[in-house]
Amino acid sequence: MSADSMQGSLKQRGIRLTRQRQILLDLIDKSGKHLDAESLFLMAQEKDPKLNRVTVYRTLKMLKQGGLVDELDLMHYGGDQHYYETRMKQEHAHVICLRCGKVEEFFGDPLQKLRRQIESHFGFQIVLARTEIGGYCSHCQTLRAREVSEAAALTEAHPVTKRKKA
Amino acid sequence: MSADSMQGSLKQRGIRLTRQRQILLDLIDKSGKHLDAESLFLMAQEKDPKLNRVTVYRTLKMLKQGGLVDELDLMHYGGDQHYYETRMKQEHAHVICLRCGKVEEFFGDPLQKLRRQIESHFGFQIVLARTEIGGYCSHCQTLRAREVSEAAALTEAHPVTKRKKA
DNA sequence: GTTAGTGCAAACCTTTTGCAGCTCT
DNA sequence: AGAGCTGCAAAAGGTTTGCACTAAC
Repeated sequence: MSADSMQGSLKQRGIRLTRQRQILLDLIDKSGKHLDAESLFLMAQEKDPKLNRVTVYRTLKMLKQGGLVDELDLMHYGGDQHYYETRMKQEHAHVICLRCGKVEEFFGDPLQKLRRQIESHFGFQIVLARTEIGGYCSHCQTLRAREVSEAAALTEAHPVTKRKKA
Repeated sequence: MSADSMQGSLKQRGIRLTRQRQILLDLIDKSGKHLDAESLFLMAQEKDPKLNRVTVYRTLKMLKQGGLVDELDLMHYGGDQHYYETRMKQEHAHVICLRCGKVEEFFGDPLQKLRRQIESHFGFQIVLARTEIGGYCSHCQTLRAREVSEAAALTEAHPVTKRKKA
């Protein structure tokens, strides 16, 4: 969904297109996916230093409620914040490497089958679906094996930074 | 996984079975699934009023890292806390009603297929997988339709409680 | 001119951390 | 005895709220 079609969608619902929202919509649209609120805020602040963090949260909430963006957790890689991506037509799973943080997207019939089965099995009306898979990407598997054996060799494992951002 | 086999698993790793942990393991095991830290804490406090919230968090973290429990978000129904369930042999999706909060579990081949496809497609080594689906259960679908039309009739929609616990 | 939206500060919820003292083995 | 665990207090991370002011329509 483009920034333009987002704007249209909002206008129809009588939601005002403020300068701040235009900046945010623009960034969400053109930046790659999987932004968290803080990153979006930092990027937005470069365009408008007065733009407040709270406005970012309020805008994301509005877009989420309006179904224009999806909210992800990405297995809480790097903290408990949420990530956002503009809603796509096609449902997809997020596959995240727990070592390097790379996120892959997987489209494919198992997801559609799952959806249909759940709808018919429970008579359930699906609004949101989220599949997140954590593990090690092909590149990190070998590196990780080495790390683990090194860690075992030491008396004490070296602690891993968990919440802090770079 | 029973509280007994959990205890065995911990003992093997040289982890001490303190009174507090026995209480928590017991509660996690026998109570239904999908407990959050605060509920577990409240239940534990009835058995030992001195038991601290922090101990609950530390225990859950340890069990999660040891692969004895799985952590869920349940689409952030009722807040941003996490929910825990004892790990099952069979992968399953969680289907949560956004109106009444009921959680159903879905087992079925699409999940296994998805897993296999992702492993082979990306050469990915899966450690954790989570599928959460939000929507309306068969019972709530009709009730919800009524609520929505009522809300539309009013000048202002009645706010929905979000974070607070009862 | 209305009404919705913004910024600011302060609150909030959930979770983690530092440290002194206690307890399991 | 000694490592590991607990409780307490305090902090942190992420997000929301109240309110006076501003800006979009």
